[in-house]
Amino acid sequence: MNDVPVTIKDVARELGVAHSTVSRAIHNDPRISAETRSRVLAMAEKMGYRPNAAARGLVCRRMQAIGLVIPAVADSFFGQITDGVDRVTYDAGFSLSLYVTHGELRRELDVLSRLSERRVDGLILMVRRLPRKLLLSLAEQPIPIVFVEPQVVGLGFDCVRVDNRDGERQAVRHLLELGHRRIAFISGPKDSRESRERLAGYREALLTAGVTPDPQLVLPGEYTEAAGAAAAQRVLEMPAEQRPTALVAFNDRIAIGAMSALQQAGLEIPRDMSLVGYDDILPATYVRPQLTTVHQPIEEMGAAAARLLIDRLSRRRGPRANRNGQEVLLRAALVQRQSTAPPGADRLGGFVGQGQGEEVIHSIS
Amino acid sequence: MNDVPVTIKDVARELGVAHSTVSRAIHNDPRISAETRSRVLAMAEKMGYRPNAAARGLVCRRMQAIGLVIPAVADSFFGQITDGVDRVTYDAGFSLSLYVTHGELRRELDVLSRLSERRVDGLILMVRRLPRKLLLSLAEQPIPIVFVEPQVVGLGFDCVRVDNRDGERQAVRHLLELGHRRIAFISGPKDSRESRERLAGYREALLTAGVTPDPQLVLPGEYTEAAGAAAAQRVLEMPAEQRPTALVAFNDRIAIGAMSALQQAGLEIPRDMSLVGYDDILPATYVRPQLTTVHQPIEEMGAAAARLLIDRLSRRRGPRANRNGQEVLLRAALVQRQSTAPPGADRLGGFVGQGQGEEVIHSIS
DNA sequence: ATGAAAGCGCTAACAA
DNA sequence: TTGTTAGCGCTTTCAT
Repeated sequence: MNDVPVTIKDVARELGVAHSTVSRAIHNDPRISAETRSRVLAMAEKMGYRPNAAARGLVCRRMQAIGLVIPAVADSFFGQITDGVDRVTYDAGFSLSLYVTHGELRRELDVLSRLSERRVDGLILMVRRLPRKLLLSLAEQPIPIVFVEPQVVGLGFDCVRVDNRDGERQAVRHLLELGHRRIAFISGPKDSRESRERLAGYREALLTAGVTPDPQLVLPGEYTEAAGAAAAQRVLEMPAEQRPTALVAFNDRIAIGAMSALQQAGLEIPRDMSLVGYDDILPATYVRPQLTTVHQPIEEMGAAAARLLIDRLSRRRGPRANRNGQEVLLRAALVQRQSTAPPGADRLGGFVGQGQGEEVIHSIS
Repeated sequence: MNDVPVTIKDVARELGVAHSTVSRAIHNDPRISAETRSRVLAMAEKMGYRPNAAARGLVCRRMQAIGLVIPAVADSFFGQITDGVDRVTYDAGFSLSLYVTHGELRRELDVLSRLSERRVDGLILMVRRLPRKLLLSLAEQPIPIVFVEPQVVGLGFDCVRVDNRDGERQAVRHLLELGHRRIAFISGPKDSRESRERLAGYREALLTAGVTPDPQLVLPGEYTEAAGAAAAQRVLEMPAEQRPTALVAFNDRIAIGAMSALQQAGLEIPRDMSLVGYDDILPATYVRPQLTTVHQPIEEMGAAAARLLIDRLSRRRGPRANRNGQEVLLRAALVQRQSTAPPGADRLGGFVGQGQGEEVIHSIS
């Protein structure tokens, strides 16, 4: 194989034409004669010519690459997001750069400061929480940025969101319909917008059903199984009359951790405690009982973000790259599996410990 | 914020120096005076100068980027590999491009053909099976390629491998020690080198223990839970006297699928069937009973590959980039959890259905 | 210690 | 329809 890469000039020389002719032929410039074009293309093919991305990027000011900024990859949720992004970017001929932040602000800032190295033409951003000030300066960037699940509503960025409030409402309604009244919420980090939205949905569903939310039943959490286990521990320590009969968790990892801890303590799920997750990550069906959870279209979230970005790249560039953003709003939907049942019942079909609730609640679509 | 990025020339003009001076100051060229250097650095900082990656890449012929070619991301195993790669590449100041192949040869070829676009300085490659011919041509490439888990021993590439044979041997030995004699192997794709190596370990362990391997007990598989479920189905259809008392699976996903199917059919694990996985992916502890499996240092595999690549990038370049490769060999180790027990016993401590085996087997370190 | 100038591989404006 | 030329932003000789 050739050692040194073939350039446009090599092809031109071989053919006795100007290198600009080769460039034009490659770009299907309409002014080039059909015959020349095919001669050029054939020779380029024969010599194994491939365009040099750096050179192209330098003059065109775009690298045909997009960046994905994400807290983790070895996490099913983010892995699926990445898959969705990749699918769309690959089909559109972009290459994909990965920036894993591990949720650290330092890393996030680092990525953003590298923005002007222009390695990528646009960014898909999943960050925990950026200082407002930074956010505003980001809006001025000439390169488009798409947020996934954001704190950025109203700032002009493109973004894709899922209706968290509605999703959690569905989860809680389901439990209410099963007859639960004491339902605890294991939250995510308090500074997370998603968590606040889901908490709002939880409270709303309770209030609608005439149940007064008990602040004691809102447990602090994080994103991990360990946080779920810790929260479960706290639940187990509650006096019997205070103890909830059902738990809704900010996400599946928390729910899975809680399930594990609860089972360890000898409880049987769902008989002794109902459990609802959020996300519907792949492992949600691994656990026993399989986790009832709120399904998010995870891959589609990534794909939608990528589409938004590529779409914008093909039109608006420069100073107004982050104005008048579109918002894609996706819906979440409850998936009933095996981790919920009426209080005291073995499975959904089992005996019902309490009545069906004081009032009719919307049926879940 | 500034609309158009600041260049080296802007900084130079502002300072009334030549742009080459700025370049030198930035690169800590020893010939530059300490004073000039600090003035330049300060001004660059003040103006928000960031080097343009494309321009640099064009003249230096390297992009400070490496590519990771991987079958999937939303798969715990590959996600962890990616994490390991990212950790090392990030620390070394490289950016990471992701190429997800979904195990399709088309995609793999596509990536390789883009090699000469020089977007990346080197490649970490995880592929199912490349035609020998292509492999050899790859070896001639001027850019270094590191294989993870390869079919490439002896071809000169850098590569990182795990001792599959030994790993599977440990798994089977464990089952033999528990008293199992009829042990089935659910394989991966037959053209996979890993699968063949693990199969060899399986047979070796059996033979060492004086058990004749039964070809009937080698079940075809794939990488997925579905394949595991299908294999389990086949096992369930076997007449009682032929049916194995334990299953070792090519990987955890298969084992998890099999566990699920077996439980669905009313078997209790490990009482009615012992189960051993391979990989020790995160979800291995999600299932009940928790999966006994062969732990691979997954993240470290990725990290080691990245180190190998970056190491090579800092020395050998050009035509001999893929000669005299180093091989990093990592070890796997059995992790006993809850999915294995003596035949007929509830847990490891339970009663033993059969004697402890005809001969002493190495203890497992 | 610094400036001037060439050139990396490519696209695009300007000529012809 | 094609050739010539001028950069893109940077590093790196070669002068000075």
